[in-house]
Amino acid sequence: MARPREFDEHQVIESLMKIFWDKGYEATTMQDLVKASGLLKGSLYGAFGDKQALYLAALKHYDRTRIQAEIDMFNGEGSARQKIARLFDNVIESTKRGLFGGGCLLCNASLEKAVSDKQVKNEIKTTIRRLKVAIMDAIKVEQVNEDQAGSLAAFIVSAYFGTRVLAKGGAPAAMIGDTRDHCLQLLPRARA
Amino acid sequence: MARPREFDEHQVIESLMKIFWDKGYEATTMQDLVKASGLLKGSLYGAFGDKQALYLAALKHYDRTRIQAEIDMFNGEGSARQKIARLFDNVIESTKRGLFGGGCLLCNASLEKAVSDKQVKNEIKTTIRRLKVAIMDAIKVEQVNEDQAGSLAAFIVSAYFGTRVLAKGGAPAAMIGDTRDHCLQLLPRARA
DNA sequence: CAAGTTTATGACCATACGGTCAACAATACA
DNA sequence: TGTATTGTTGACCGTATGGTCATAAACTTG
Repeated sequence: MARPREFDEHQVIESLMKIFWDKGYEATTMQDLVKASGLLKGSLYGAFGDKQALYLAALKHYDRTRIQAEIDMFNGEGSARQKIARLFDNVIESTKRGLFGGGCLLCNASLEKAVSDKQVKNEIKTTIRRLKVAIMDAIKVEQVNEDQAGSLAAFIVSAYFGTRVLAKGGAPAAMIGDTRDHCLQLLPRARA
Repeated sequence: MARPREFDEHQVIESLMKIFWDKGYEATTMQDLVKASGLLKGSLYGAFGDKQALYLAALKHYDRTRIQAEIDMFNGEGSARQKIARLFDNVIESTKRGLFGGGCLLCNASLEKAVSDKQVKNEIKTTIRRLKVAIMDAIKVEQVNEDQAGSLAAFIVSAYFGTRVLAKGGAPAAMIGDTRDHCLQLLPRARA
């Protein structure tokens, strides 16, 4: 190594991610990224590559932070009911606080870039699978049948993504709560 | 009136809509629209207005055709179970056939921040409400409690939108079927 | 046919876009 | 200290973008 980097890579990617999260891929300009990261264009290209590569890095960062946080939550303490309720409550919370319009970068990427970018599509598929598995494992604890747990988890991911769309589309917040409540109805009753 | 239009407005809007549906707002260029519509830029601007106006017109057209088709289906013959199953089966079908990546223009518009133009947002909210009401009415026939029907409809819209995200994100098709099946579980059993 | 009105055409424009590069700076190592 | 290597800088580039406009064409009406 010769001259050392003058920036913190995690911090830079975090800021890039937030821009993409907020504005989407196409609407984000290199100038936006330059401004948000504090780096200059040349450094950005030198360190990460072109715009597509920046987006992919941002998406991976989203996986390793935001999605992982949900997965950790599912792997942690509590009943499956509590965990799933919390998944949806997080949507309600971020919507109330106006964070990224209540949206989710993973969903945004699915609709904007998954079709046109195979690397993005693969990243998305992997992340969805990881999330689904975490939910499934949390359900399995209370639900004997393994197939049932898998399809229930798939269903919950669907409903979760749907609330992200509704939130950003400006639908009434009550629809998210309604969705949460009906998802919980499908779980086995709490025991003990 | 003086010189008559040389194009069919419905046909032109249909072609514009398909481009936006396929590529999204930002990724669609005026040249794309010119090519798809067969009109020249000047005519497009003269007849509809700027790019945002074209998008709004496309979204309204989507509402009046694609969404209306689903609403008509819900207002038509059959049990609520059948109708809701069909809603999801349509997603599976369009995914299999590769139509617009299995996506839905209404969902795409909800997540595209750059189009956070207030008119677009209002159009989205109105359309979501219309769809929800149609589902609710179909459920009410078999479900006495009105509040219950409303929240169930909200939940089904969420799940439906979620499958649109999953489809475009390249998730396994089985997840959509799983989602459909679990939604049906929440409906009262078919009678007679 | 003449005047008036709307539509069609395509050349044109300013700008913003993603991306590059040569020069310079800061370090490691010999 | 000198050389090699990597990081930083900002000017620069070709192009594609959304949008405009003067002119010509197609009609209606008197």
